[in-house]
Amino acid sequence: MMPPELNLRVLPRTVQQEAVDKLRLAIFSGVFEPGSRLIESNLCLRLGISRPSLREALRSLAAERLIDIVPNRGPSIPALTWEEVTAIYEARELLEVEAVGRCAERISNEQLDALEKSLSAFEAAALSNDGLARITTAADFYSIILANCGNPILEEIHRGLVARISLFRSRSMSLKGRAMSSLTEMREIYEAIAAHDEKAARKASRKHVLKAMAAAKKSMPPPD
Amino acid sequence: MMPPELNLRVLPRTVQQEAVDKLRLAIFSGVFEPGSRLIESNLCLRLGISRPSLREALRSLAAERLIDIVPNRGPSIPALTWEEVTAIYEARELLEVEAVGRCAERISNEQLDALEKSLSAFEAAALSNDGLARITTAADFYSIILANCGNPILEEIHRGLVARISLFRSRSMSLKGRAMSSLTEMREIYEAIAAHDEKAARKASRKHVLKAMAAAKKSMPPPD
DNA sequence: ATTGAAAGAATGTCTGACAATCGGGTTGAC
DNA sequence: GTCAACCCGATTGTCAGACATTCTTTCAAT
Repeated sequence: MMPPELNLRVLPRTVQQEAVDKLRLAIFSGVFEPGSRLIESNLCLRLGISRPSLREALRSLAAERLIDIVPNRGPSIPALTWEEVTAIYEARELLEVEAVGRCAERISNEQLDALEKSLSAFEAAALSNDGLARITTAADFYSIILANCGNPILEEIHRGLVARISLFRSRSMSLKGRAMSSLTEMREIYEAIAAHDEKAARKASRKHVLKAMAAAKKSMPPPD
Repeated sequence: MMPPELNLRVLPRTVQQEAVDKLRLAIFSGVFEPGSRLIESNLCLRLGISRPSLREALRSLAAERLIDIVPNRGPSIPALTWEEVTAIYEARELLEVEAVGRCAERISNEQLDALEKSLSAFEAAALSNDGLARITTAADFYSIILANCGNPILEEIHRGLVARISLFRSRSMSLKGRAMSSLTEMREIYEAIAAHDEKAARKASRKHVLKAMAAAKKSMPPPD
């Protein structure tokens, strides 16, 4: 039998959505220089879509805060300041610690297995030199935690925050040293969750986010 | 002299932005039935703008989660379920408690005065029968707190969350009883902040959000 | 060097059009 | 009468093209 709450609707992918996804991915991977302007006509050509469709996609990204749009000057990649990055990491800490704590209390054995697997995958990526794999496997790890915290809103907000600092994350994750520290910290989180020890899980999670913030800031221009 | 960090840029208001603001306001005030579809051609006529501009505005609202857009079926007002409302209030609690706690530690005397004034304004609204005034004055109160928590990201996320449950808030705030309880709870928060007592402020804030959630849920269909 | 004007580039906005899709109602078969 | 298939109007997805407005840059003049 089929669980009735399962959503079976297949969402047709529109041109506009494809454009949002592709642009998001491009921004993540640092195709555009922070602070640089995005020219509509260029993007239309590169994406092979019309200007109205592109502009709809840009409005979506602007609402996600992945690009800035200034009237009469058009869209640009935000150049995050030291203060903004700090604020984002602080918010991420608040949400992620809470999610990890909740997750420790309620995760199923099945999902725990999946979490362990994703940790192994990250370990493999950390040992290799595949920077992209490190990012994606780490994202899987968080994703499982956030999906099991019992609150989809926390998950949604967390995803948005991590997206906005993805550039700094990929920079620091490209350093093998940082990847290995991350691995240790994430294993600590996993152990605490597996033991259903909420307090330890929160503590490990807080430590992890703070270290990630410190690592990210090393790749930033100093705050004057 | 002029403080150099002050942003003097005047943002020209575009048709698209006007549309977003007007639609947001309309959604807040319950002009559209939850679950009802929004027909593009209708909205174009009512707003007096073209379809491309409207569609850009709709994409913005969709990214804010104020409307749903299903491909080939267009935009509609989300009909929030019991679970979603719970999740939003839980997230709001997490953020608001943190913001209130931080605010208690760092607010300036000047801003404290402003906070007191906004509390008085809410008191007047609570005693009157002006439901709209209750919402706006209460929003001012939170806004001052969130603006003084030292983290603009928390402010931004909180605003988004409150927007999504504005319908339920306006329903419960239209009840004089709920407005008077809110007043008591908010006064408690204010007193704790004025005393720079972070712990008491957090406690009062948590109580306030939990009571608001309970009040909101009374105006909802039961969770099956 | 500062100011001012002019040219070029890019955005904001609209009109109009057409194909694809969805929802509902009608028809027809059993 | 029930159920299925079918068809049609309504609505959305997408594009092309156009034009006024605004920004940026260049260049000349004071």
